Amino acid sequence: MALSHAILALLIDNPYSGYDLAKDFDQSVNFFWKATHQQIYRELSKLEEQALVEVSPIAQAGRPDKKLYHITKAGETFLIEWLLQPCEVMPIKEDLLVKLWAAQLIPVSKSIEQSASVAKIIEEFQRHRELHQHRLATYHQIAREFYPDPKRLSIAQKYRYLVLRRGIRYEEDYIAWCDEVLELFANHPDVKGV
Amino acid sequence: MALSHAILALLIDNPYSGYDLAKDFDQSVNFFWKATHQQIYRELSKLEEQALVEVSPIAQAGRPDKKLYHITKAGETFLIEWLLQPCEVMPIKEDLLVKLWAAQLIPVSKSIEQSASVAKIIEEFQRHRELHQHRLATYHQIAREFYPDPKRLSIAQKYRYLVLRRGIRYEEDYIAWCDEVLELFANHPDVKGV
DNA sequence: GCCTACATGTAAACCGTTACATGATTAT
DNA sequence: ATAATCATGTAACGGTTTACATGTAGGC
Repeated sequence: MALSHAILALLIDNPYSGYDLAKDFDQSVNFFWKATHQQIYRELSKLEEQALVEVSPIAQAGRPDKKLYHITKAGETFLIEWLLQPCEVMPIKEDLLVKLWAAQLIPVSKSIEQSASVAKIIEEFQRHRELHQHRLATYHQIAREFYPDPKRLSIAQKYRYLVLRRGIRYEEDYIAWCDEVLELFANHPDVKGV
Repeated sequence: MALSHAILALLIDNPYSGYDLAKDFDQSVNFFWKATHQQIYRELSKLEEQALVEVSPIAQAGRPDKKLYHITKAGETFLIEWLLQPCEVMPIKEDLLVKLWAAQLIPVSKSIEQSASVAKIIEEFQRHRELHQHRLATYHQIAREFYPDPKRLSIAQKYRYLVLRRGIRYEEDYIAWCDEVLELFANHPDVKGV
């Protein structure tokens, strides 16, 4: 149950609407958290009840009102207390790895349908490689824009930069692993010519 | 909803009891899935209803009966169909990254209490580095035991080896990132001497 | 005319976690 | 004696996902 903390962490610098939080979790900070808009709206209501955030409604011409959420002093205290507590290692749940584990069910032979199955697996790895490359490109762009000179950062900026570094490293490593897998499919004698 | 697929994937080679599945998800294949024993028991019942697995009860002296689950032909078909479908990139939810993102709330100064807070964060990163190193050691041991000669593997073994490779790469990369973070704390002028 | 973006929400279904429950065996 | 391991399960709660729901503005 750390969605509340992830939301509060984003609110440290700027007030956010639920909508904007959903966008950021989906695009710019997806290297550390993920949440749907419904989760976010519910969580914001709870945080408001607990006085960890405050709302200022912003009227907008021809649009629904925007509710801008600010973190409160109590919210900051709550966050600091949490971040001094130990936490667990994140569990991994990777569909793609389950697929590779089970891939031996696909017989490798010369018949067309079966070759088509292997081809589908290869395509899936190529597709995931591209998805990760796309993410990596986004992170590199954020790095260029916000941290052009990583050696000259204040400690506060450095923290954020290191979070982004984790995203960059993760995607680079994932891509390199996809290449290991694709190399197998390209070179293994049993699959050759599929 | 891929717990069912992860269970079926493990059942490809050997029949398992719920208890044994829980142990494997917790220890030997935690680089691709995680589940509690309650989840597993519920999921096995569902899979049995759908005839994707079958049970053979094994009487044991002085112990509750063991229920050994086997995958059925229908189960294999179900798995193959699933693994030919495209899947999403796994969402990342990392408490440790949220903490680092919010770490700027901890003031860096000379007072004892505040230095203690920074020290707690450093300890947390050291602790996580150790946890990941421990996992890495486990994976290396599995590699030595099951894949002593990675160049001479059948294609089926190679799939499994590449899944393990992902676990190894992930932990190595995570440890290297922890080192980047710890280096900051060791060298940054604002934190020096804490 | 249709799709996307903006902006918020409800309801239901499903998944995951924690607590409770049982009962024998083996190790300390 | 006490705790850990083996082995399975129920019940309740909480978190997550998906579908449904509404309504404006702007681009193609």
